[in-house]
Amino acid sequence: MTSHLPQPVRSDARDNRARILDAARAVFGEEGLSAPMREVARHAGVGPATLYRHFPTKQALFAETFAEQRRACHAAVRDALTDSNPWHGFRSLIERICELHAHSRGFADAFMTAFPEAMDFAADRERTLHAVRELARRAQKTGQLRPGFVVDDLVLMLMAHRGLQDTPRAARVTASRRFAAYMIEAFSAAPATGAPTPLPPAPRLQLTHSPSTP
Amino acid sequence: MTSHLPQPVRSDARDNRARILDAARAVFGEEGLSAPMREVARHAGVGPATLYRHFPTKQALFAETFAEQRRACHAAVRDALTDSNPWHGFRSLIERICELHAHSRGFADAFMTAFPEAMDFAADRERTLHAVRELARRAQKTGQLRPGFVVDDLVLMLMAHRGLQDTPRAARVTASRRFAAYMIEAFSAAPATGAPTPLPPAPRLQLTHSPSTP
DNA sequence: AGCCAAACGGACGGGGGCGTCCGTTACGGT
DNA sequence: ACCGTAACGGACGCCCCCGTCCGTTTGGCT
Repeated sequence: MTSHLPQPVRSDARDNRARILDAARAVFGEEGLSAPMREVARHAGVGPATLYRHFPTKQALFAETFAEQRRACHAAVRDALTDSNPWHGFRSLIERICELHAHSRGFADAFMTAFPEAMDFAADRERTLHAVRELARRAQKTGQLRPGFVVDDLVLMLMAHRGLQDTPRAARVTASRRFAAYMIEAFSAAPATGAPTPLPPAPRLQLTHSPSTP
Repeated sequence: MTSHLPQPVRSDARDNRARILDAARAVFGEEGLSAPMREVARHAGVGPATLYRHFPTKQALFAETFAEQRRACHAAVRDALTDSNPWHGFRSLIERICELHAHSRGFADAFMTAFPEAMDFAADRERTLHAVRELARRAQKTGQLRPGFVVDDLVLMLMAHRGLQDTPRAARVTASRRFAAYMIEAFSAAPATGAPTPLPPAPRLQLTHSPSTP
């Protein structure tokens, strides 16, 4: 175990690093991972070189930028597993993950994308999926989660959820909530006979402008 | 009405135009709209200039490339409207559109993206949405489509469906079918009490490699 | 106050994609 | 067979973006 002696870090460096991370969260959260590094640098009030000194590559910046959201995801899974009602835990998990993905546009991409190896997302993912598998098993036992469900279905829906992210922020979270509600409806074994579950408000969606129009 | 006298079109030009469209369908279908024009040109065995002479801009090429799929979509809507069972028509519509979107990777983007104005997608869209609204009204009257449903929900799901397209072709159509099934499940008012609807096979999804890794 | 190293940032090189120019090719009508 | 013209395609300019280099600034310790 390497004991880091508190190598004197210059204050401006530490400040800039923090400002860069804030800027990255804002920019990538609003414009997605395709936002130029220069935009982050401008937003942080530093030069490109400074940005690259702190984070040698764009992916390195991604990893640090979304560390917090990753922790939030872990927490959501943990909470879902410890919920005394598995089906309620399962539903809450879906809602929380969708909310997280909807609030920063880049995070869903970072989360659902297998990066070359920079991040240890892979390991993460394996453990997480295992946990969800267990949760699903329990929720199926109560008869509330439909029997045909497999964890890949959640992955499927989360990948689909990414399709909502090319949408203005305001509509995005509303759309995301409605999508989550439909997802839960689709996964549930048998909606209350007669009265269907009420849904959150429907978003007024407008089409994307524009995927390849420089 | 301008009567086009059959301006003598040289045979090689007509051949090349056809080859370019075939190439465009193949390339954009497999790699998405972000595929370089040069790739289409190479695949068609022509130079870039020839491509641009036939289609002055990338969007113009899009418009022609997906004309056939657009007609297929119109046909699907028409069929759905004339189905004697509105709910069956509605479900078939969803399945057919998803199938179309899954089979060529670029089409979904072209379909769900509001292009600056090149295509008359906007008009299309308005008429189509109106038709679907009517269909939904009928399906709700039979009590099989859930009361809360609004057409924007279909748009929502179709936008989400785009998220599945960064997936290898084989998995893509399987994933798409399963997604369509879940969508229908979510939209249906009350699945057969007791026995949930069986689903198509679940795809084995692998994560995307990679959105911004040149 | 003075010094030194760490940190900064403007400018640069490399790569890729879109759309265009102009010299060359080859179709097709005579 | 010939010739005019439409069509072709390699090469070019332009722009955007990633990542790097080097001269300059500035924090912090003595």
